Amino acid sequence: MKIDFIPIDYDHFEFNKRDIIKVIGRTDKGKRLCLFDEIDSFFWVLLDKKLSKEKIKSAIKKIEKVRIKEEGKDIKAIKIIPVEKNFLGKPVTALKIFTKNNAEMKVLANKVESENFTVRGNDLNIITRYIIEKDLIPSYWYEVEGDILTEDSLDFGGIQKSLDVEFCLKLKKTKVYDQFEKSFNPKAVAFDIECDDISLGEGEILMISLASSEGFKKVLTWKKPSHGRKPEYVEILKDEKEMLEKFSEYVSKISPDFLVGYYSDHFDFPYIKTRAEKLKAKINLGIDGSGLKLTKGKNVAGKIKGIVHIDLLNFIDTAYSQYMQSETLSLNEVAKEFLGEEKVKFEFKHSSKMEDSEWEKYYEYNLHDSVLTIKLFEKMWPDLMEFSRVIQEPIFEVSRNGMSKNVESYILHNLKQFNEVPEKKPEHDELSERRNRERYEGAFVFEPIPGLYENIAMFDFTSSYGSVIVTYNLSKATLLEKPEKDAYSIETLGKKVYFSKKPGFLPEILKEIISKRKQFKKELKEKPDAIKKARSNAFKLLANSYYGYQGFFGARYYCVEAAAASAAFARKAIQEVIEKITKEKHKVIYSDTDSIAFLRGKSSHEEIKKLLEKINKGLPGIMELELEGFFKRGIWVTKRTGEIGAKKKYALRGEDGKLKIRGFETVRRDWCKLARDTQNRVIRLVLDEGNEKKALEYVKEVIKKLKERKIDKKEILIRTQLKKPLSEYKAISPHVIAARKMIEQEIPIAHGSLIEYYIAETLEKKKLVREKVKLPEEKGEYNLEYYLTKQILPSVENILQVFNVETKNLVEGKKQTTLGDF
DNA sequence: GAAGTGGATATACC
DNA sequence: ACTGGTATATCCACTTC
Repeated sequence: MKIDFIPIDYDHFEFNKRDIIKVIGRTDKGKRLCLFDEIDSFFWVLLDKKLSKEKIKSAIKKIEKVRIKEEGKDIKAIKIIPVEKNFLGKPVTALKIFTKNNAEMKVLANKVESENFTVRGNDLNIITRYIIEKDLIPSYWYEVEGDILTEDSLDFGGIQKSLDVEFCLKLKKTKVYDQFEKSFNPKAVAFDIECDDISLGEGEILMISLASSEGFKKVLTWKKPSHGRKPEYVEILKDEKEMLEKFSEYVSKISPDFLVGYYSDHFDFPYIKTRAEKLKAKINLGIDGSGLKLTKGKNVAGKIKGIVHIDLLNFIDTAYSQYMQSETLSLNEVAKEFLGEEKVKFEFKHSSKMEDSEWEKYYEYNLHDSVLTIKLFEKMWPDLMEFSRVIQEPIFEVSRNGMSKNVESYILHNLKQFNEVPEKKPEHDELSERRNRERYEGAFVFEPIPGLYENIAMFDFTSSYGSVIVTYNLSKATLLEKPEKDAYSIETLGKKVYFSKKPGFLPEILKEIISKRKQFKKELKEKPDAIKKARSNAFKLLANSYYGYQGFFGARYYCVEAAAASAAFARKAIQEVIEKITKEKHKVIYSDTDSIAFLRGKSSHEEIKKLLEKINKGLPGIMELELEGFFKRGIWVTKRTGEIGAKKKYALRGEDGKLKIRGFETVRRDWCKLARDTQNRVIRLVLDEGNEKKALEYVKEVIKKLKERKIDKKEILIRTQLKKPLSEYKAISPHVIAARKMIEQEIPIAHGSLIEYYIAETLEKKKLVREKVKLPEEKGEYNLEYYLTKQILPSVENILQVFNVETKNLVEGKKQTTLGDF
């Protein structure tokens, strides 16, 4: 039979010692379908290209003789074929060595490697290999053809009987549809739990909420107010165990493609798993009746067979966080930014101390978290789907992997067109060697002259490093061992490095990424839609991560020379542009990595655009400069120490009215709100009027209020992230003290928490800031001197200094407010 | 015990 | 450890006088 199908989840099992891949997805009629497909297992042995036929034959013979006999197993190659392949761009004769199955392949490959053969391809994930071999890419629509596996079919040992899907198909043929022909709205359900104790499985789960894409909403609990009244969406069960089983029952009934949580890999999922095991509650959500699983390894992930568990937090981190305004990735802030909606406000207390009247609010709070999560999922679905399509890995993977892994997956899935054998993952020794390498020189940053400037234009390179890599063909495979005349070369790492001019596969792959990004960006502009936007963004992220990937120690295609040369060529390129702009009589005032700000002077927009065109004509390869924008005014300040201009710190008012603030305390979350807001106001006043008087008046007002102790406590709270376990801190800074206090008071601190505190007046004179730390709830007066001299003044003095306003006199009389005032 | 300096730490920029 | 390097700034830890 033929049917339209979209692959979502991949799994595999062994039957009769053969690997069978199960692909779970939906048909266009919304039915769940499982495809069964057999896959061959093989790895590569690389031989020298110049080897004679006899030598190749003898290598084959030698490998044929390799056998591993253990525990009744007899592992050996079942077929060996010599194939002409490329490895790192060079032709090689490769032996394709087939084994019975994946497990045997791994064992045999290791044994063959130990006999001094160069082995490759044995470290690919079996699902990745399947997708490459069979071209059945996740999240694309296919017309699939195959035989229905009837109840009594024994083709795969009758396993289809135990699968909770509409039907199973033994796959014969597939035909892919055009990516934009069909949309797909997945079934998804979000979940969230509430507990008294946040340490995994320590306490009981009080309630679980569910919210589905189809409008299903439910709170399951076994806790209730004494009067027994409850909202209609709440279902009260006998005990925790029954609640867990009910959860499983509801999810099964919904039969979703995705089970979505927020931070659920590290909390909700393992918590439910632990409690279910302890209480012997049956949670058989897997399509084969299996339970909740946690993946092994350092990064735990919750897994259910046939239902893709997604922890949205992970995906937000890799796909969005760099463009976001939110200062944390908490559900509350993220929902605010993406949905314009916040969490239900609720003050936690232990369930044993919960008043009757408070339960309803608690239920509502719990439900709303799931509602926000499902809404976020729907908002992010186009990106999840496009990431998966572009990178060609299942959504479970792309939603969890960082960009380096995603870049690598993209590369692996695109090797076929270059007939390339995949490079191996670095092993232990190699890893530590790479990690300990010396750092190479990175980007160029222009030292600005502090001041207020008018009529500024800014250019920047499109995909700067990416276009450098493509233009100069920088990669592991194109790096030349010896100097060559006709090659790209540059001085870096204390030597001259050379790269071949013959296009290498890695830069070629990147070239395609950049051109696709351009194409989709253009199409998006012409006819916007969410899918195109997502696709364009996926390519953009890939292009931007390619440089970092080549310098990342964990990369298969790691190459410091390529990474260092990328930075060196980029420095050269930007400096040449700075020279050109200067020659055109425009004063360059700032530049960082790939952008240049300069004074437009009396030149019109058109003239600046012409200048841009002129510069672009002279740029090599695919390098391209674009107009970032025109700005009315901008301010650059000195460093706090010394007279020289501070880098990475400036503020601009665009001609379009938009404010662009970089590096200032305003944008730093570890400064108190008062200092940030004051600075922000000062920047605005200065940029809008070009006049410091109002700004100065404003600062005086703030200081007056501060001295009169009229400032609200929440304005002076300082938030600092705890980035490692408390015991590992060598320097005991204020936020460490605050965290210690929290632990004393049994306030839970999650990994990576933002610690809030303020600096208070103390009875005795204390020298260190940390000795004056108090938690927000702790009674006390804010330390006037600290907030004046360490928060407010530092935040505005460099800005006012530009106008020769001395700020020292602003704090006069600060001493009157020490001990005597209390 | 004050002053100076380097280290540890957090955060931002691109 | 989960892309890279560049940069500012604070506060602690330690040395020196």
